[in-house]
Amino acid sequence: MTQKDRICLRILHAAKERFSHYGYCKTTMSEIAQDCNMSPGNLYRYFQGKLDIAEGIAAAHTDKRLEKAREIVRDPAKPALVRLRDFLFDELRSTFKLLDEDPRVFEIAEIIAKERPEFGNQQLSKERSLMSEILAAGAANGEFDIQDVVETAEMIQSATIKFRFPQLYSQLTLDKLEHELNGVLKILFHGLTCRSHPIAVAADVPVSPSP
Amino acid sequence: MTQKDRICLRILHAAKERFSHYGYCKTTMSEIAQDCNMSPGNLYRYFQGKLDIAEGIAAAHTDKRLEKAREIVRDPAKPALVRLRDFLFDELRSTFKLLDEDPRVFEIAEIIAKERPEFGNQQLSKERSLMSEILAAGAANGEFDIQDVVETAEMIQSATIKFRFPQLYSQLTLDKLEHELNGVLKILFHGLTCRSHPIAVAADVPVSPSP
DNA sequence: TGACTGAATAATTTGTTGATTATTTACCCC
DNA sequence: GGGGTAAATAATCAACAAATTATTCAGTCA
Repeated sequence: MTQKDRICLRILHAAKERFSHYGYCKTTMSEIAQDCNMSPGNLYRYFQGKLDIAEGIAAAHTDKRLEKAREIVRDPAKPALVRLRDFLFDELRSTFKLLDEDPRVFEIAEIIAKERPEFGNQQLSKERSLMSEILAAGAANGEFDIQDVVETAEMIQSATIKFRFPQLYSQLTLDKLEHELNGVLKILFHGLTCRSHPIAVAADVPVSPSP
Repeated sequence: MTQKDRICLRILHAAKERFSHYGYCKTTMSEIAQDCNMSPGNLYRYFQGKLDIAEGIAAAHTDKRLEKAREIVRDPAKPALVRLRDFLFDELRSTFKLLDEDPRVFEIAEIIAKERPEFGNQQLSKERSLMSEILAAGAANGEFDIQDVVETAEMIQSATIKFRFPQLYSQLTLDKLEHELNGVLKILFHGLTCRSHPIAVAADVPVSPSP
């Protein structure tokens, strides 16, 4: 970790405190700079602008979450199908909670979604690579009947996009969303599993409860 | 058709002209009233407000489109699977074109989506009933392996929500969207079809071109 | 009584001005 | 040159009056 990285982290940390205390719009670059004992202008040596700091915080958050998910999801004890489903349910629940509990987080999500549509795609791409990994494992052990793992991950993500930023795309309750995700996955997995493989029945059992 | 209905239609027609000429925000209730040879106040005897007129136009549009789709989709010559897919592709293409070609239509769509989230759900519900119809036909002739037709329609809609208001949820091109819809449906249909039924292979053939 | 008007009211938008704030730039220090 | 400052500039925001527009309502007409 270079010196520059360390300062970036300091800025991100200070900004995160401010944002989650007072909200994105209500905190000024000067305040963030003060908290880091530097001048406002100096912030621009580390971030292109205010919105990029917010992006940095968001990216760090999903990176951390995905890292944790990666551990769980690599557990070879569970069938790939179950791991994939648990992963998608976990994503739904944790983002829902995150946006639901804190209006200041929601504010940032809304602004980034509006001003930086590309950012959302980058996050989706990160998720997709984890999904591809699970799919590949499932294809290798005969659970799934898949030609192109990357393409399939793309399609599963496309079919479950509604559950990615729940409050941004619909007004549904978490219960309703979980019900729908369950139903969608039931069909998708039925379509993906090798009928001859015994794990196919797992598509019908209820999802694992959140930890 | 009652006298009242006739006047409603006249108002809708006049408003549609204005909206598509000058945009929703730029047209005033007075102008619509003038075009109908009535006073502004009188409009409120037929519609609750300006936004309700816009809703009326939108509802009429989808009703017309769904009616046409219903004819095509009831054609028993095609397998249910093909009919369902053609329907979904047609929806994607026609809404995409509609929103893409005319910024004034897009303006209305955005405003309704924001101010009247329930309206979108009503339209979805209309679409769902047509989908249920196709699914029921497919279940009856042994193409599909479905327990609950209504629930399944809900899940298919959920998995394809991204293609419903394409420009509102993503920035993708029509080509990319069509590619994704095709991929999603391939998996979904693979999950829904009876493996024993010969039509299952249709899930792999390219979608019918638009008329 | 039902269809309508037009003035009254309430909400929203527009235009303007003076802060604030984000961002850039010219410069300093080690 | 890396790391920083502080003043200059450019955007954006808040406030508030003026004007426009949406909506309501008392009252007219057939």
